[in-house]
Amino acid sequence: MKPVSKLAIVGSNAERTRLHNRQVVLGLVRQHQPVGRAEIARFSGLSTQAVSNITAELEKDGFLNEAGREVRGRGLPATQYALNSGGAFGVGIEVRPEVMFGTLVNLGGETVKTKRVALKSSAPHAVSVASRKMLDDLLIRAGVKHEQLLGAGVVMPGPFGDVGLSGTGQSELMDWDGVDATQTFEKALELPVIIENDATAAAVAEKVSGVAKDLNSYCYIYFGTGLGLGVVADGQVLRGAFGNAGELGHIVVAPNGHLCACGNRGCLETYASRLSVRNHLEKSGLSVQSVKDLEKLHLAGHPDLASWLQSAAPPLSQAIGMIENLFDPEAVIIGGAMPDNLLDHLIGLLTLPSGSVARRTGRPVERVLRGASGRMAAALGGAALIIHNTFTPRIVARA
Amino acid sequence: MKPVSKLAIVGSNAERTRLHNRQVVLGLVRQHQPVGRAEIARFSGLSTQAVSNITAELEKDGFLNEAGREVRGRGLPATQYALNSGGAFGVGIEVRPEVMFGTLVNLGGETVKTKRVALKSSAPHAVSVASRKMLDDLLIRAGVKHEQLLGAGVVMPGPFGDVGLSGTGQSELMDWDGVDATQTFEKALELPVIIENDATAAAVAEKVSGVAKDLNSYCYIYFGTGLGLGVVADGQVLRGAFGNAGELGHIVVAPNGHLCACGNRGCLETYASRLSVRNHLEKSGLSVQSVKDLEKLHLAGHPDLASWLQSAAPPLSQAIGMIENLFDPEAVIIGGAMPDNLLDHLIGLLTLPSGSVARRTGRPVERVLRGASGRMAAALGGAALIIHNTFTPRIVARA
DNA sequence: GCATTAATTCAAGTAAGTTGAATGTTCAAG
DNA sequence: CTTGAACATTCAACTTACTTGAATTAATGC
Repeated sequence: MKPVSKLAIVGSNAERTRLHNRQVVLGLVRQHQPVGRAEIARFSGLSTQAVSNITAELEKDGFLNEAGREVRGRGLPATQYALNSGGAFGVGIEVRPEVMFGTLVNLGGETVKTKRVALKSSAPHAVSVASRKMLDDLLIRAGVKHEQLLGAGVVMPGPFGDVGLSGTGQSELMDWDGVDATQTFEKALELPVIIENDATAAAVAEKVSGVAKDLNSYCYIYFGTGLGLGVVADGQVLRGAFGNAGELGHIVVAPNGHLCACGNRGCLETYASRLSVRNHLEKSGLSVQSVKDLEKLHLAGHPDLASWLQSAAPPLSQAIGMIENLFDPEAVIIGGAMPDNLLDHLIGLLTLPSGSVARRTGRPVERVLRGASGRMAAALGGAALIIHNTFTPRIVARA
Repeated sequence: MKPVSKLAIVGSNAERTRLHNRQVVLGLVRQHQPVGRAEIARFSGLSTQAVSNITAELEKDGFLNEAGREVRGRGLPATQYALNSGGAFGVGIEVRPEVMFGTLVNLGGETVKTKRVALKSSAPHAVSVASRKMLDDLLIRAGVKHEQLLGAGVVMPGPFGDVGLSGTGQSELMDWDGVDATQTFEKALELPVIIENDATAAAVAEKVSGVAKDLNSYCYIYFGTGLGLGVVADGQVLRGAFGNAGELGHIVVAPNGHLCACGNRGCLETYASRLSVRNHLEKSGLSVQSVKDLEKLHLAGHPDLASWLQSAAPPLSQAIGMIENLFDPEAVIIGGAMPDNLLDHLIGLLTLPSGSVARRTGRPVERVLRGASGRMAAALGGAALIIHNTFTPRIVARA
C-alpha cells in the first residue's frame, strides 16, 4: 500500500510564477474569449504589461490566436485573443479488461478523433504497447504531431491500491498489482501521464466540454462497471488520501437491504447501476449486454425496465440528497455508460429531499443535470484532465 | 442568496511568491522543528540562500527562533530553527445564541487564555461589540498586544445563506440575515476575520493541536447543535460552492426512519446527536442540559444512556462507512460537545463496514479517532483556522 | 479639429530566487 | 596532529518576471 501521502508543498520562484500566470491567463481566455489584454489584466490582477508578455508567449507557443479588435466606446480598440483550439491536444485513454478507447481532444475541448481497440490481454506490457499503437494511429488520422500533445489521461478501473473492496467482483485488470501505471504509460507514450478513475475523468470532461463549463464545484454520478462519484471542488479534483474518493456504489442506502457482492447489505450499487439493471432484467430472461440494447428496450417502453427505473429512483434520490448535503455543489451531474434518454427518464423520476442545503431559491442551474459526454465520457475525460490541467493552476506538491 | 461563486484565480508576482514561500517554510518548521535551513531547502525545493533570507525575515517578524545547533556527522553544524510560539496569536470566537466563547491560541497551537461571555442579545451589533470587549479582555489577561494577532476565526451556526433547512428548528442567530458577518467582525475587532461553521473549525483545531497533526486528508464528525462534518482534503478545507458543505445531520440513514424536524425521515441526526440523546433520555423523564450532566450519567452507567449508545452506533457506523467511501480520508475523527469518555464508548461500539476503501492493510492510524479538543473544539477551531492559514499556502482567488 | 478615453508599448526599476565561489566547522583517515 | 572530505552557510553576481510611469496610438464626442 502507498504510505499516507506526505504531502510536501513546494516553494515557488520566478519560473513557477510564470507557469501559474500562464495558466491563469489561459483559463481567463477560455472563459471569456474573445477577450482583450487589458480585460485579462483586470480579471487576473496582473499588470497589462505582464499580460502582454504572457499572451505574446502563449501565441508564440500556439495556444492563443489574435481574434480581431473590439471597438467599444472610446479609446484604442482592444486586440482580442481567443484559444487556438488546434494548437495543442490531449489524449484520453480508457482501459477496460477487454477493450481500450482512445480520444484526441483539442484545447477547445472538442473531440477530434476517437478509436476503439480490442485487447487480447489486459496485462501491463500488452496494454501499454497497444496504447502507443492507438495513439500513433490517432495522430496520423488527425494530422497532429506528437509534439503538440500536452499529455495523456489514462482511465483505469479503480479502486487503486490494496483496499477492502476486492470481493466486489469488479472486473479489474490482470497483473497490474504493484505496477507503476503512470511510469508504464509515460514510457510507452512518451508523454506526461495522469491516471484517474472513470467517475473523476467524466466529471472533468463535463467541465471542459459539457454541462459543467461554468461550474466550479460539482459532483458527477458515473454509471460505469460500478457506480462512482467524481468530485470537483473549487475547480480542483478531489482524490482522497489514497486516490479512492468517490466510491459511491458501496454507500449503504438501505440497512438490511439487498445483499451486495462486497458483503454488505443495501449498497446503492444494488439498486442503481448497470449491474442492477442487468440483474433486474435477467429475472425476466432478458439479457442486456450493451448500451444499445438498453436504449432499444427503453424506446420500446419495456415494463421491466420501467419497473427498474421506479425502484432505482428512490435510493438514487436519497444518495443525491446526501451528496448535496455533504459537498454542497452547484449541481449534481448524472452520466456514464447509459443511454441518454434512459438517464433523462431516471432524472425525471427522482424525488429530491426538500430538506437539503441545495434547496435554495434562485438557483442559476438545476440541481441535477444529465451529462453531455455520453458513453465516451471516461475516455474523453482522460483527455479533459490534461486540458483542464493546462488551464487550472494548483499548488505544486510532491510525494 | 450568494450567487454561484465565480471563482477567479489571481495572478502571482514576486511579492505573492514570497508570501507563498514564507508559508511553505513556516509549515516545514512547524512539522519538523527544530530544523536547519539546508534541510528546509531540501524539503521545499528552494535554494539554501532563499531559505536563509526567508528564515531571517521570519525571525525578524517574530515567527521563528534559533534553536541551537545540530551536530550530526561531518560538516558545519546546522543552525536550527523552531517556531516562536509566543510570537503571534490567533483568536477564536464561537457565537451561540446565548453565549460566546473566546480562545487565544499561540503559533504553536497552544491555548493561552479562554473566556466565556453570556449574550443578552444575539443581534449583530450586540454580538460584535461584545466580541471586541472579550478580545480586549483576553489580550490584557494574556499580556498580548493587538499587533501580535494574525486574525480572528469566528464560528457561527450554519447553514449560511438562504437554504432549505430553515425548518429544522436549529437555533439560529437573530437578525443576521443579509448582514455581512465578516465585515461586521473585521470592523469591530480590527482584524482579518474568517467566518466558519463549527464542524470545519473543529476539524482544523485537530490539525493545529490535536490528533490530526500529521494528517492531510481527514473528516471530523462534530456533535454540536446538529451533526456536522468538517472535511480537510490535501490540507485544504472543503467548503462547498455556497459554504454549506458537511451537513451530515440530515443524511438519510434509514428510509422511513424517525421523523426529523427537517421534514425528512431517517436523518442521521435523529439517531446520533445531542438532540437525539436528550430526546431519548427525556422519555424516561431525565432532563440533560449540559455536557457535565451527560458525563455524570455515563460514569454512573445509566441504562438509558447505554441503550442510546446501542441505538446510535449502527447508524453512525453506516455514516462513517459512507464518509470513508466518499472522501477516502486518512482517518475519521469524532468530537464536539460530548464527554470524551462517552465518545470513546461510542467509538468502541461502532461496527465499521468491511467493504470500504478504508479497509486497507498497514494503516498508520486508526480508522476512527476521538477528537482531542473537547468542548472548546469550535472556539479553538476558530483560532486554529487563523494559525492554519499562516502555515498553509493556497491558491489565491477572489469573488 | 480638439479634448477625452482607453489599450498598448517602451523603458526603467524592483523584488525575489538561483548560482557558484568562498568560508567556517566537524569528522575521519593517515 | 595534520590534512582533506563533507556540509551548512554566506557573499556577490546574475536572472527572471512583474510593476510603474511615460509615450504612443486609435477611437469617440463636442
